[in-house]
Amino acid sequence: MARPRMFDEERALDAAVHVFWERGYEATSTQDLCDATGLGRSSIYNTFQSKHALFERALARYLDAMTVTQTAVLDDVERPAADRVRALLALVVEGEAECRKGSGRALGCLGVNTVVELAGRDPAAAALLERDTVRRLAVYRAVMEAGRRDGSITSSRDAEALARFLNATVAGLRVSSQGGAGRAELEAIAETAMDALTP
Amino acid sequence: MARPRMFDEERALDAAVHVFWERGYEATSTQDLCDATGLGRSSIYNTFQSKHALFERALARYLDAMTVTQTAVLDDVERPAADRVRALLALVVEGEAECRKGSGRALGCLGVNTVVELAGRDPAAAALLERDTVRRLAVYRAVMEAGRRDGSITSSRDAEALARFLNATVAGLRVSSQGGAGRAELEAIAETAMDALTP
DNA sequence: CTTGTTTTGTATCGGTCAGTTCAAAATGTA
DNA sequence: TACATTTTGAACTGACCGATACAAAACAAG
Repeated sequence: MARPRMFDEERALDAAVHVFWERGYEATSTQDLCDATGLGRSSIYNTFQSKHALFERALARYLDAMTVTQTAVLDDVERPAADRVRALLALVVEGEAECRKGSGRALGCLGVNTVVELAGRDPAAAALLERDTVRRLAVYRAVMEAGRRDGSITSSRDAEALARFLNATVAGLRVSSQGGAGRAELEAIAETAMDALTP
Repeated sequence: MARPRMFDEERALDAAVHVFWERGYEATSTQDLCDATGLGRSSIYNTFQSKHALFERALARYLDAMTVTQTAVLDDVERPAADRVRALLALVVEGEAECRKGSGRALGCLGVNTVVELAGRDPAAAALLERDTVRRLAVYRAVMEAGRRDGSITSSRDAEALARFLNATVAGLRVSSQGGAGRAELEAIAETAMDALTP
C-alpha cells in the first residue's frame, strides 16, 4: 500500500520523554527532539502534529508509567502499609540516586518539573497533571487507610491529609535531589517524613 | 557630567524578579523584561549586561529577601522553636494563598522553580542556589537545636536531618500549591509535617 | 554656551525558533 | 512492472530570539 515507517513510535516517544525530562519544555527545541529520537522533522510533525502535542503525549506516557510503578509498590498487600510507604520513598530516593550516578545530575520527576514550569500557563499540561494527581492521591489515601487498619500507621490525621503529605514529601525529595542533596540526605528526609505517619 | 538615569535600578530588578518568577527563565524574553521594567532594550543591556546576568541578579535578590524574611521568623527567641517552625510554614502557606488570590494562580518559589528549571545545566544559577541552601539549612538546623533545648521539638533525629526535612517540606508545599492545592490542603500538609518534629 | 559623558530610542544584526513545502524514496497491490 | 499511498530528507518560511550599533537627547562641568 504505502511506504512503512522506519521507526517505532513508542521508542520515539520514550526518547522524547527523556529529552523533555532533562531539559524541560521551553529549553527543548524541535531539533533536540529530532536528535534524540533519530527522526527527521517531517516524521516528527507527520506523527505528532506539533512540539506541544508531542509533549502532551510524552508527559501522559511518563505519568502513566510512574503511577503504575508507584501503585505496584503501594498495593503489595503482603506487607504492612507503612512498609509500603517506606518502599515508595525508597523507590524515589533510589531513582534519584540512580540517574545521578548515570548522567551525573539528578533529573527529578517530569511531573514535578512540569508542574513548576508549565502548570500555571498551559491548560493542557495542567489538566494532565491534575488528572494524575487525583489518581495518585487516591492510591496514597488507600494505603493510609490500610495502614490505619493494619495498625502500621498510627497518625490520627485523616487519610486525605496523610495522602497530601506523602505527595508533598515526594515532591520535596525530588526538588531536594535536584538541588544537590545526595542519597544520605534524601534518606534522612524520607525517614523523618515517616515519623509523621508512625509517631 | 552626564545624563542621569530615568529609572531606579532596584525597582527594575524587582520587576525582573516578578517576571522571571511568573514565567521562568527560558519562557521570559528580553521583550518581556522591557515591558515589565518599563526600560528600553539599551537601558537593560547597558545596566545588566545580558539576560542571564540580569537573571542572576534577580535570583540573588529574591533569595536574599526570602532568607531574610524566613530568618526573622525563625529567630524570634520569644517563642518556642516549634512555634517558630509552625510560623514559617504558615508564612509559606499564606504566601501561596496570597498570590493565588491576587493573580489567580500560585507562583511557588523562584528558588524552587529555578532549582527545577536550571540547576542541572546552569552552573551560575546552581551556585547561587547552593549558597542559599547552605545558608538556609544552617538557620533551620539552629531552630531545630533550639527546639530540642526548649523541649518543643522532641524528635530524636539529629538537627541536620530535621533541617533537611523542613527544607523538603517547604519545597513540597510550594510544588503542591502550584499543582493546584488550596489553602486547606496546604495547611493539612504543614500540620502533618509538624508531627514529625513533635510526635 | 560649549564640551564631555552617559542614557535612551530605534533600527538592525545574525541566528534559531516552530512549522511547512515538496519531490524523491519506499512499499503493497494489481 | 506500473500504480497508489505513505514516509522521508532537505530546503525553506516568517517570526522571534538575545544582543548590538549608533545617533539623538539629556545632563554636569568648565
